[in-house]
Amino acid sequence: MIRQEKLMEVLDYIRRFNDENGFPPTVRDMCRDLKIKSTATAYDYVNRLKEKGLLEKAENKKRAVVVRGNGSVRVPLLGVVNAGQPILAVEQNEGYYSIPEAEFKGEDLFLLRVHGESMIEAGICDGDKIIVKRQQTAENGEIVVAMFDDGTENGATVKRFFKKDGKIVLHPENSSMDDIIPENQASIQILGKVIGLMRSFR
Amino acid sequence: MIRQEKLMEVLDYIRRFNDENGFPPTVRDMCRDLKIKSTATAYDYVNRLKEKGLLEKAENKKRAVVVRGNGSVRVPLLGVVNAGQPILAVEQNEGYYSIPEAEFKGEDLFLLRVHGESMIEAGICDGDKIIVKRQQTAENGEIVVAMFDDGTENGATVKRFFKKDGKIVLHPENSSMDDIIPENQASIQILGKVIGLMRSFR
DNA sequence: AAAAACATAGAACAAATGTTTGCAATATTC
DNA sequence: GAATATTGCAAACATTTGTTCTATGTTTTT
Repeated sequence: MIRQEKLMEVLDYIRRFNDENGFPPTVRDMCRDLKIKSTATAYDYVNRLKEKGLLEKAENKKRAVVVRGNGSVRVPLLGVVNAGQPILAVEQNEGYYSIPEAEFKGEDLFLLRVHGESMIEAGICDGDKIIVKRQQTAENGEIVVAMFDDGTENGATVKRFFKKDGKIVLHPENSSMDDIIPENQASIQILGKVIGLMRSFR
Repeated sequence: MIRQEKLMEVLDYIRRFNDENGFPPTVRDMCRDLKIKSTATAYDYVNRLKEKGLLEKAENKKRAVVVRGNGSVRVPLLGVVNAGQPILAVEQNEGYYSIPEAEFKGEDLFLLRVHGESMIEAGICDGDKIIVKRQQTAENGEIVVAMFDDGTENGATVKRFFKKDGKIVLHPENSSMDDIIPENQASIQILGKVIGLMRSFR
């Protein structure tokens, strides 16, 4: 079973090559860099890795090997939440970010930059980028991004979601702030559930 | 300047193709999906994008176009910090994660899973993964990962770094905990500076 | 030790794909 | 509107690169 190590070395090489170059290696690249003497050997390695399900490979295509899950998913940053004007049109995003897919496997995700201190006690700080899974409903206790229209108080906010006495309560995790129970309950719209966050100390 | 749009469409296509398939498209892929009638045309587009510096391309290589900066950097998760046994050998990592390079451009980065509540008031919670830039020194007020050996109290911790009266002070951001001023100052070793974090609510 | 299974090499082949060339269509300039 | 430049097309060509074949060495099994 010593050969197993060689296989893993190849797998790792493919991953690294892809990271560094932006495209996958050819069998000849592997030969050169891994001191393999024959393209047939490298070809064999790749096929064995494929059989083990450790990578995908399209037959007959050039440079078409891909290590399963390169580990990231691209997600759009849609805007700022909990301040003045909230989310803009979907297409006017501020760019895409890559986040680790291992953690965030949802289908329809987006990012929002948080403004304000209303969730500070849940560890969500001003400037954080929250990862939101788009959905229209929420369970009790989940942190959500919600929109409502209550005269002056309107826009999108991040709050913990509760349903109390048939009414939706948006609870800030900040002991100096009060729960929000929108008058116009019908106007409340859940945009999604917060499933993660990223922060950059700078 | 209407053609500019077509170019951008191609650029976007290449990006998307790469994201979806894990490897770049060929000129023929572009023709099929973008309704371009000739490979020479697609070839032209790619070269023009290259001249504008919007993508890189290796001559004569197959599928060797790459849109500058796919937006992510791979970083190893090295272990757990601030609990029992801390960081293991570098090679025994728990896998790699992709983080957005736009935010975290440092050279030598790694991740650590945080255990404990000692930095809760800085918004760093139990279970968070912190992004650490490897360096041996620190400035006053920076959050660092440090190791020291003080008899019973030893291991790696995340703390805010201060230097007071010539002594290094490791300050927990938790009002119920006291500053740590290791007796054996010589044993203090800065492993890196915390430059970001990721959290997954699950 | 022979047999069988496996791993690797070297070379040749075939398919995929980048590149060039010449021409037609379209837009731009004068 | 003619001249000129730009853009796009089709087909041929050239290179890269996946794949196959056969031989040889190496390990495992009988």
